[in-house]
Amino acid sequence: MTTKAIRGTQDILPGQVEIWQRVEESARRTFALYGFQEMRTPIFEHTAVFLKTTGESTDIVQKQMYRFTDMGGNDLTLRPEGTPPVIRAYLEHQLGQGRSIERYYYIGPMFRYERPQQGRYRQFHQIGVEVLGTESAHLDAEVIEMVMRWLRDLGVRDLRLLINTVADEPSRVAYRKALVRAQAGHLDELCSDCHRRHRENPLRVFDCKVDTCQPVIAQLPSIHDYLSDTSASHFERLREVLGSWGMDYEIDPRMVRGLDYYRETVFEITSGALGAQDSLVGGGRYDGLVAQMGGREVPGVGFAAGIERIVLAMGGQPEATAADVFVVAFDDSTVSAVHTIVHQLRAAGVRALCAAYDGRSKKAQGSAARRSRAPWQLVVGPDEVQSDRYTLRRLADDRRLECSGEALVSTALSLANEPAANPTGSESRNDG
RNA sequence: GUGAGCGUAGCUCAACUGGCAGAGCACUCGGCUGUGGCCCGAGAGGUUGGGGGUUCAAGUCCCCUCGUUCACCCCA
Repeated sequence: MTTKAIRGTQDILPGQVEIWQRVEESARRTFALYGFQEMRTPIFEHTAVFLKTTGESTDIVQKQMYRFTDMGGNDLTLRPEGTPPVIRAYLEHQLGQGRSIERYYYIGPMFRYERPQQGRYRQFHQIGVEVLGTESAHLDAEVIEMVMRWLRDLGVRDLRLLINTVADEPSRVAYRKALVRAQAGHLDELCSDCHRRHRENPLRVFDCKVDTCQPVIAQLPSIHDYLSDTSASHFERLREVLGSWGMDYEIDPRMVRGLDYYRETVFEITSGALGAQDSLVGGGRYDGLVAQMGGREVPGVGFAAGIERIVLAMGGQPEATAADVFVVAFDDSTVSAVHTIVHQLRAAGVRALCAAYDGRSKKAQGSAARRSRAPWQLVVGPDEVQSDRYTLRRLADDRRLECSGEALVSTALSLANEPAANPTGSESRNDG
């Protein structure tokens, strides 16, 4: 079957795409308020870009990359996440001069070879943000507040903000040692997955959901008992700022993010409206990443948000309308009048449609009108043409407005701009 | 990569222990109606995801495969 999208990919059809546009436009508008500018990078890079940043030990690098060799023999990879390309571009174009603070956002597809399920796809889409050039916890708070505002504005349901710290290197070394020691004493009480985690990444034991492991997990030491002075004060300052802005959040002392480069602050935003894949946004601080790619020591903080999951968490949205006014020809004698009116409406900025083609009956035109979900209808018959009196009718409540042919365009224009008339379809035109 | 469930018309789903593939909605045409939702009549729409096997006979049973859903793993 060749007429089928590749596994883990999907078409976003009219009716659904308007919701995506709303999510994207809302992000652009919100992020612009905070001084962010868009950056667009290629969707593939030299594989080394991801090996050196995302981290060789991560699942992404080990088993999820769409990696291929092009005809020139280059080792390339479809980007599995957005941060490495942004850092690469930042270095290539020497964007951070002096002590400047750079704020970028990106929107686009990412690719990971995984088993698809609800909210998880092989080609998925992220809106992400990166701030480069400051280690101030104030920026951690700023991006968190920004993304929360954006999601709230979109009407995403059941939002939950979780924050934690993965601390600096000395703290992590000390903590990891303590953790391994604590786990080692209870290995016989832990499941097989936990044994593996204990060997490979002891922090991940915290993610275990097996009941019998919980008593042990509950008694494991917390990273918060091993924070260096700098890590402790960084996290404390973040909490102060979030608190002073009245932000609700929870500290999840066991949260660990899956990318190797995170330092200090990590955070996650989930929605209770989703299933197992409930993470809408993941982010954190990545001081040291730029240096790791060969640049100066430039600290950074950012996040990535999954558009598919946000759309899911927004729940059922009203179907977009294809037009504001649908014009129906009463009979063959008025077909050309209908096309003239449609032409004039469009020229004035009113989204207008008709179906007076191929000799379609009045009834067929009416069906097309219904399918278009156009709120207003205008029937043009011999009587209207002769008397020069036209009636715009709203189907929802049978509201009727009568006017002359001359006033038709201006009347329709004012109706089309009534916000209630059209929830999603004409947002861009009304932006002003 | 692991485990389980499910694939029948555009959509939602039927078809008793194997026995002529159906309904509702949607769609097209016609009737009624100076306005698109109501009513009446007609029509179109399928290789039952694909391949193989058992059988007189397979949507139904068996094997393989693809897709999808849920969970694990992991993450957005």
